[in-house]
Amino acid sequence: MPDTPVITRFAPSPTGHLHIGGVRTALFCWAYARRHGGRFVLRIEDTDQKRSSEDAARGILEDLAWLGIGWDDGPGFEVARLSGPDGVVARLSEPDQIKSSEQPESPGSESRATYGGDARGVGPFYQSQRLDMYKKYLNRLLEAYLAYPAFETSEELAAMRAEAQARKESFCYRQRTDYDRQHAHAEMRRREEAGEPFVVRFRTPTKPIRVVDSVLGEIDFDEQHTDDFVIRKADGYPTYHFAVVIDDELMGVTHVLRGQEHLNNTPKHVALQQVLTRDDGAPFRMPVYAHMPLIFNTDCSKMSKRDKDKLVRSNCSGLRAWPRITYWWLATRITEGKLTDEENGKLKWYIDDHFMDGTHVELKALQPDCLANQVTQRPEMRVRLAEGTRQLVDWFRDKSRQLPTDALMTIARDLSIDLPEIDVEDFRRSGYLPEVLCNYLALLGWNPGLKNEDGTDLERFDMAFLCEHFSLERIGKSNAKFDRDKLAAFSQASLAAMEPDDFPRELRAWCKRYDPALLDTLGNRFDLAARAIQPRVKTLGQCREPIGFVLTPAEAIEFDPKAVKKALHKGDPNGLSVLTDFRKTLATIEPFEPEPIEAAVKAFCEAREIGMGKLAGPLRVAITGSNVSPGLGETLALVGKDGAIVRIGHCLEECALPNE
RNA sequence: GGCCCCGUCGUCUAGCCAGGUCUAGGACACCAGGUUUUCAUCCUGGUAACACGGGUUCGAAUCCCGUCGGGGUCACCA
Repeated sequence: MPDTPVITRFAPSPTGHLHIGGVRTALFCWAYARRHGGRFVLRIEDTDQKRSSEDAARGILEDLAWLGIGWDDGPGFEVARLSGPDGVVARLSEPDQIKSSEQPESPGSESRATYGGDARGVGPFYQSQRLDMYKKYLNRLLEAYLAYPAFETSEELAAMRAEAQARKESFCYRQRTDYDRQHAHAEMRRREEAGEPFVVRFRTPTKPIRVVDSVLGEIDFDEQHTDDFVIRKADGYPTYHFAVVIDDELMGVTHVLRGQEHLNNTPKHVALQQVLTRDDGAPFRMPVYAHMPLIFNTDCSKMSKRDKDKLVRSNCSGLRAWPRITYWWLATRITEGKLTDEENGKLKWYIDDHFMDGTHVELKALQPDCLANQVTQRPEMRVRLAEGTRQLVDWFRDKSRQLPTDALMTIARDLSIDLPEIDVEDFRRSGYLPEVLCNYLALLGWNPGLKNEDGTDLERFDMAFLCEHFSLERIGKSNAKFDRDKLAAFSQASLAAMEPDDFPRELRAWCKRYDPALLDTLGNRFDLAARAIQPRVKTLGQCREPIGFVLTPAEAIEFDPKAVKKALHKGDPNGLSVLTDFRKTLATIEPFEPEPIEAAVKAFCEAREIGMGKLAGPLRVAITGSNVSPGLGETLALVGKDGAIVRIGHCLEECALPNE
């Protein structure tokens, strides 16, 4: 085995953003290849013409690149890189700089890296571009009578299934006993020429198949349960089972790491490998298999892309917000040829009228075409309105439908609910660092089995460590639940441990993508704010929380009555008088930065022989309205000297003792 | 339902393959103290698990069998 280089692959189907379970698969494949000095292949399995999209494929490449999981062979992709140990691709800091190209460009400057390419000449890496290869192998199987054309319609198959179920048997397609090969091939040729559909099925050999799995051990499957599965679909594309076996062989894949949901597919793949031969006559080889446990939600449900829709949908039932949601949805679907004011008025009226009792029952009664007709005379707008309404109604009725992410996010905000993070993009938006996500995910189903010096288990590690230590032997067998609290704890520790320069840079990059308004508002106070934020957040996405007072204008500060009473009204001297006294000192602090401010506060308290708390409390209330804030120096510096004086003045007026 | 996989604290796990050192270790969460100008940190301590029943053995979390429980899969999706 040491003679053959390790080649692993990650083969996602481009039907959406990269799912968190997919990330772990990719991560393990990547780490295993790195560990053994092999190659990591990225292949796009886009044989489902209905569901695959170019956008999704690109999204997945971006997701992987952001995570720092770089591929050796695969679609070319140029990324900006920071720094990183050899062999480990560093994380992207400026995501906007990602560029992709089908053919990789020559390696750029030090700050750029190119993923993918076809150094071994085993591409292309989109299955839709490999159709001729599948066809070649398909014909060989057909000629050898290891596969045969079949002509049942999906209706007929459904009927056969129903029949089997009625007999309480599991359906298992087998070649008809009266199958006439001659006739079938003639029919196939006729259909081919006429452009009519037909499928090709594999003649599953009648012998049991043993799968050797590095994680689960030896597993025997008896042939009774493997049917004559389809290998060529009616549209001429190969099925997953067929394409995966051919591509893995042709791309030299030696190790297949994938989720346990594929375990039952493995005998099919092995059966195919056993009869297929390469151009040079060499038989297909069986790769080393390693099936990994699945990842679930804390409530045991399967982590699904539909979870976000599910949550929003369940919050929509019997909800008063429906008119607003419906109106908002329709408004955003009408991006061009906007409605006139009159039409808009009608739309609002119509929606209000139909959602009077605020229940979704009314939504179901909403007739798309009727609404469109009521609102406008313009044909193109009628179409848009009707389509928009139909989409929303369909989404609500059909649990398998998904709304666009922007729509989901807006509705969720409207309803004050938090969307669960499912896709890589969700975690990125929430402000998790890619290496933290990878660290946590690596621990779900794998464990280095090492101890720290203090005797605790080694759990926190980086990508370089993973590349050095990852092994198949230490992959667990049982499914795991995704624990968001633990991820958050890892994230918080990681952010807190960042170098003083790194955190602002990382936060800035995040803001640039997800909260540019914050960047504008903070202006040159950004670094100062970052300093206050760093030790107080679990994720970058929480960055507004610790500095909320900065984002609120002085006159809009609401004073917490409890805090006012405790910090300003009680005690002798009371907070108000200490505050009045300190205001004069405040004006003299120069420069108005955290350290001098802290020093001035300290000196002030010592001079008057009062505890720090006697001044800190009142100051916090004055500046923030509450008794919770970042460090005093930072808090004051963030609002500026003038701002601080204004706020103290404002506070003194608003919070004067009632009996004075 | 058939087939397949799995079963250690609430969660992720170490220990299992090469039975004794396991009155089962760690992490996250939780609880209680302590440090700190509030918060967040940080420190100390605590609650908490071998699914159940049989075997094998001097001895079982570890090996075997059964029961129960959980999951996956049964597509012209991957």
